[in-house]
Amino acid sequence: MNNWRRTKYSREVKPEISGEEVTVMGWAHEIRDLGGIIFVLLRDRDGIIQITAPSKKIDKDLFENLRKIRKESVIAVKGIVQNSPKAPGGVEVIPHSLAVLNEYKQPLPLDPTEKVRAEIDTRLDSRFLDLRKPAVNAIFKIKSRMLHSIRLFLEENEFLEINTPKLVASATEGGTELFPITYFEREAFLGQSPQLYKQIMMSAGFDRVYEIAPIFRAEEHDTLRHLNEVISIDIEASYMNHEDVMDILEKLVVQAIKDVRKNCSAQLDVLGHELEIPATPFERIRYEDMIDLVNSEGVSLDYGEDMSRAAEKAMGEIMGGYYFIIDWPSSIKPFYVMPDEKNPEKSFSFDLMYRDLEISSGAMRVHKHDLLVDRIKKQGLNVDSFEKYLASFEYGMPPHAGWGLGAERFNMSLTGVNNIRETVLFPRDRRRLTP
RNA sequence: GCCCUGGUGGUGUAGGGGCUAUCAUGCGGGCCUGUCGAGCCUGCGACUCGGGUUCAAUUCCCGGCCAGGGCGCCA
Repeated sequence: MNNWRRTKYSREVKPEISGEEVTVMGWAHEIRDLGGIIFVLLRDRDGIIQITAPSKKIDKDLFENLRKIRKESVIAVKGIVQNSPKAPGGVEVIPHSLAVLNEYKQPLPLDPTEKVRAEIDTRLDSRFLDLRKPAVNAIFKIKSRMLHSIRLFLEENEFLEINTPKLVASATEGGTELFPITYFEREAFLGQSPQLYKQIMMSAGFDRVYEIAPIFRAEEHDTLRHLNEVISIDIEASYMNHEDVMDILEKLVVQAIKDVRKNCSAQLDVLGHELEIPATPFERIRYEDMIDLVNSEGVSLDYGEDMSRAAEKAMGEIMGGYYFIIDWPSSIKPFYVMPDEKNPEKSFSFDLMYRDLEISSGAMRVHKHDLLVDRIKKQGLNVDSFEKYLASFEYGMPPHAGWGLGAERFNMSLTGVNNIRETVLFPRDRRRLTP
């Protein structure tokens, strides 16, 4: 780097520092050679700054070297900041020295200036280049802010961050398929959810915990909203019921939206996404009313069934925005979900929806050991394999509740993208395991 | 896993039983002192794989692989 160090990011080169010498570093986004004047657009993490080289004002060798720069080479430029009404943003850099730090190999596997769009498959194969595009990396700047905001919110509300194992012994929770792996001389699995560990932490006296970590599901789904590895934002809290944790979830969602709006307006602009702050409280639709609503739209769904895709779409049309579906039948919820004592057919459970997309589900949990054993049996699961989990319920387990929020699905609602693959740097789906 | 659609230069596309396979972008060369999707001239670069039908297949048929969309699965 010739002992050069960056002195300014592109976004810091503003008219106020006109006349100052700066060193900028980044990629050659575009080169426009007009013969007697050359414009090089230098792109770094946050934006683009124009390097303007009029032949009469700069050294002849430098001019020739600027002419030879090729797209996506890594360059460093030293020069003087100059205001100009003709320059993008009203400011440009007149170079006096150039270092080409690394050259490019041609042809590029896709076009980072997006003059020709590429398909998602092509883009993911060359993700490093794809991510250089402002409209792509904006999604991840928003995701970063979203996660930061969520951590701040949970810490402010006395939640402790925990880490639970992702290597687990058995496929005991039921429901989803797990990825089997080899654990020395035994078989093990990649964790589908931190659920049982979060609950054990309630017995351990941590009172309020959260975890933001990957979960793995070996389903062969092939849709715009499923992946085999995603980030789950999970909480569990003692001495709370389902309504208490719904309130927390609702506040967290609104705070994250406000925070992204405030701190990521440039990224939202690049994405062309208008992010509205939803009114609270979110509407609560009872499961049985959801059935009626969906039926009235001509979509058949019987009581006791989980939502079909058609039902989700119908609800998305009717409701828009964020809303809860509450009071799910106990029969289609996991064993650890608390039945309503007055009517055990129903449960103290909820899903948070954004239009037609389920982004979170949660519930008050069963904290009574015998009821839990009963529910495990009723769901056809093997009680013995829950021995270590169940033990934590026999020595003073407080009542508790919690939820899991899909980080990528929430991010989809913040950015307006319609393919979950867009929201993961290196997504893992049915076919893709690289890069 | 099922259904539908597709696979043509690096990228994104048009087309089509035999002809120099279209266009944009890109890349190479040339011109150009205010570009900002720069412009103009010029050159380079492609029919997914296997089998079948046919005098002839990139084109039609079958299968594989891969992709896009939809559904299912997804406590």
